[in-house]
Formats: sequence, C-alpha cells, structure tokens
Amino acid sequence: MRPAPDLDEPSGFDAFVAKLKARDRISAEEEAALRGLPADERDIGADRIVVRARQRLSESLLLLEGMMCRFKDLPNGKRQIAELNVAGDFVDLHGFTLEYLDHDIMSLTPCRIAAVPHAALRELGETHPRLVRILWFLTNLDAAIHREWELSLGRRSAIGRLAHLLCELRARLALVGLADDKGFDLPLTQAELAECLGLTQVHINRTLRELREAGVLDIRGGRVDIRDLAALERVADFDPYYLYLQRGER
Amino acid sequence: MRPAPDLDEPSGFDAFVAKLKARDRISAEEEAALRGLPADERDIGADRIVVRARQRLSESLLLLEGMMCRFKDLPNGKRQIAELNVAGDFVDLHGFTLEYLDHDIMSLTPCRIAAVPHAALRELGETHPRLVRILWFLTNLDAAIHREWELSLGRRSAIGRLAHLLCELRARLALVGLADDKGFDLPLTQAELAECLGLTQVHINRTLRELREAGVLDIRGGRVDIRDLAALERVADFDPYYLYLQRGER
DNA sequence: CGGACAGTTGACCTATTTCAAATGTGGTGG
DNA sequence: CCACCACATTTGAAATAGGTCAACTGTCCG
Repeated sequence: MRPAPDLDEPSGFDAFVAKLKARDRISAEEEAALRGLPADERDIGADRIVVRARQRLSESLLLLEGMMCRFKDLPNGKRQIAELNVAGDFVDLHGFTLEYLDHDIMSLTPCRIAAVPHAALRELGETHPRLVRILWFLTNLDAAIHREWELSLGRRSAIGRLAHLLCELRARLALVGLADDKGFDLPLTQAELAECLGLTQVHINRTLRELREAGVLDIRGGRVDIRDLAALERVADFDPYYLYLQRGER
Repeated sequence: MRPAPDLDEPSGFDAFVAKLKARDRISAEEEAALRGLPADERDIGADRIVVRARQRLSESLLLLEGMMCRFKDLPNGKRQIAELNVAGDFVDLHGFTLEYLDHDIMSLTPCRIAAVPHAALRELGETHPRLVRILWFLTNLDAAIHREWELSLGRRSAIGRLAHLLCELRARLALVGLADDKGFDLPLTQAELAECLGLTQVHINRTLRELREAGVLDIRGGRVDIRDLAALERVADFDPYYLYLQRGER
C-alpha cells in the first residue's frame, strides 16, 4: 500500500473524496485511509467496454475523469442503459460483494480510472467499519438512482423523462464542479440518450426540439445550455431528495 | 441482545438464513451472530404503508412472512412499484446507510416482520466484517433486480415484461420454498401487476389472457398455475444470472 | 474531397392507453 | 340464506404517444 499522500496535494481521488465530504463528515484519519488505498491509475479510450457482465472481478474502478454507463442488452439487440456514471463515481463498487456484474460497463468518453483491489477493500472493512458503511451507502445511492429511473421508464412521458435525466445529471455533475445553472457538457449522442430513456433516437430528437422550442434548453455540440432551469425542473417534476445530497452525518 | 437460540429450533429468521446459505458459506458462529441480532417481531395487516419515504430510520425490517413492495408515486397519481419483496428479504436494509428512504414500502398481504435496530447492525460491523459484506451483498442484489426491471420497463414488450416478472418471482420464491415448477401464490391484483410493469390494468388483463390462451400459464384466485415453464421462460427471455443464485463463496 | 456518423424531418403504423360499461366474487349484515 | 356492497376482472371501441422506415442534411476529420 502506498503511503498516505499529503492531503493538500491534488489527486485523482479529489472528486471522489469531495463527493463523500458533501454527504458525511470524514475525519482526517479516515480521509488518509481512503487516499491510502492502493490504486492503479489507467487511461481508457471512448466507447470501450470496461467491465463485462459475468466476468469474475478482483478490483473495483473509481472513475476519476470522463463519463461511463452501465447497460444491459436484450437478445434482439435492444439496449437499456441503467445508469450514467460521472467523475468521482465508484463505477463497479458493487462488484466487490457481487463478485461479478449483471451488466456491462462502457466508457462514453476517454476516461481516467483508478483500480482498487478488493483485497484492500476487505482490509479496510477490518480497520474502518465506518468507512465501509460510507462505501456501502454509495452502492445504495446507485440503487436509489435505479429506482428513480424505474419511475421514469414506467410512468413518465418522453419529455418528462428527458427533462428528468438532464436535471439528475446536472445535480450530480454540480456536486463535483462540472455543472452550474447555465448548463454542462453532455457527451451523449441522441441514440445514447434514447438508450437511457427507453425511447428511440428519432423520438429523442423530436422531444429535444420540443424543449428547445419551449425555451427550456438547447443541446448543441455536446453541451447542454439551460435557458430556464425552473421550467426544466417543472417539466421534469424533479425533486433531488433521492440523490441524498444533504444527508446529516451518521 | 438476546442469547443465540438453538440453531435447530425453527424461527422467523429461517427464510432469511436459508437465503444467505444458498449463496454463501456461513459458519456456525456467524449464523449464531445473525440469529442473535435483537429483533422485535410484529404483525402487520395487508395494504399498510410500513415505511414512509423521507422518514428518519433507526431500525430495518426483515420480512418473515408475506409480501411487500417498494414504490414511488408521481404528483399526477401514477405509481411505479420498484421491487417486490418476499419472505426472507431485508426490506429496508438500505435504510441503514441511507438514513431515510427515497420510496415508500407497503405490505401487499398480512405480514410478519422482525425489526432490527441499526445500532445492532453497526455493532455487527465492528465484530463481523464478513457478515457486513454479506448484508451489503443483499442490498446490491436489490440494485441488480432494479437494473433488470429498468431493462424490462425500457425495452421489453408488455408480454415479455409480464412473463419476466413471473419468472423472477418464481425463482425468488423457490429459494425459500414458496414456489415450484407448477406455480406459486401471487397475492397481487392486476392493477398492482400494472404498477410493477409500467402498464395499465386493462392491458395486464389482455396480456394475461394472451398467456393463458397460449397455454403458458393461468392466474386464478391468487395463484399462478404454470402450464409450460419452458415456454414462459422463452417469452420472458429469462436468464436468472442477475439473481446471483449460485455464487461461489467469497 | 470523401466517408462515417450524428442529427433532422416527414409519412405512416401500432402497441398500449383511455374511456366506459358489464360481469364476477367474496364478505357482511339482516 | 339472501341482498347488497365494494372491488377485481373482463371486454369493446376509439384515441394517441411513440415507433418504424426512409431519406436528407449537417459536420467533423483524415
């Protein structure tokens, strides 16, 4: 295990730690333990399958930079993206207890990742039970996001779904400083948005136009320009409580 | 904490422990630690909200008997059930790290539950890190089920969705001895099935008829009679790997 | 300049919803 | 034992959100 680095020194772990601190009080000793986790950093190109379903895992990947998604395919070729992952997400932390994943994970952009061996996580469990609860929380947060997507997929209209996804992404990216009220970078094609929302690419195109013509937002060149955030959250029916953004300390 | 009971003595924990043992090797000492968890047993009527979203939690509920569901509502009144829970499920274990839920939990039948204080789970974390990983696994299993439901809601046809849900339920109920190849008891109305599947009650009725007329199964009087399991799994496109039924030991 | 994709648009189609009414069914009180 | 009520199921007819198909238009990059 590498020595705990100087806490002031910027590292790829920053987005991750920032996200934890936004939700829980983390002591200096705990932060050092997290930053001291052995982590093999790597770069990955866009549109690469990073983790394959059913593959036995011995490490979990922290996404330092870039965007990834987890998805499942049907034999007929239809694809459903189950969640988007942004910088600071521990994309397959659930693989630590599941041992293999039930879905693939793919990079949507070039990404920088840090691979943390499961052995190190197990060790952390012996020494820092509270940190384990915080990691456990992160996987439960993924489940909460899945539930909100189930609600969208099952019960929201196309425009509501699309607006909701954009609100969620904005909130999650803002947490790591990658979005504000004006907008954010969105490296997704309309076809990929369709795969998130259970719609077709053609219908995404029309729905996007509807949002544009209503003066809500505009997507151009991989960037979401929000014209009227309040209106966006209204059509999305967005309530971020499911993201657990301001949980008290445990 | 009450003393560890005789392991041979039947208890409400049996379905729970059976489910763990089906997936992981549990030592006698570990089983004793689980069964020794303080648990306040209670009975609950059908159609009662058992845990409310946003409510601060200090205990988690193990479902000993009966069926529950977790759901979210839209302001327009539409409801999406995110998961069904059967005997042996730790229905709001995720509340231990989330502190409050993002959804309601409701009983679908009369239920018997055991409430385990979070303090006892925290203590277990200090003494039995491996058991914590097994509990953590259970919440990750819920997330895997959510992902499969996202796939159904986003990409499967009505008949595929319905068949898939019935396959999943059958597999999960079989794990605790409540289903076999012939069928199982299903205490859901067609309206509730619709709320699971993102469809309308009317369409569930028609889809059920389609399955009946194809000789696949018949639902009558709260019981699913499976006529042709292979056909059912074929229209469902069912592959139970996402249920992690035969994981090796960690 | 050409080729590969991503985005746009129109015309038509269909799975599922909506609305409305009829038919079961199980439980309760008289 | 029957009448009645609430609720679940069934069915038909009409409406629609979103899908499908096919072509055209960027736009980026080598």
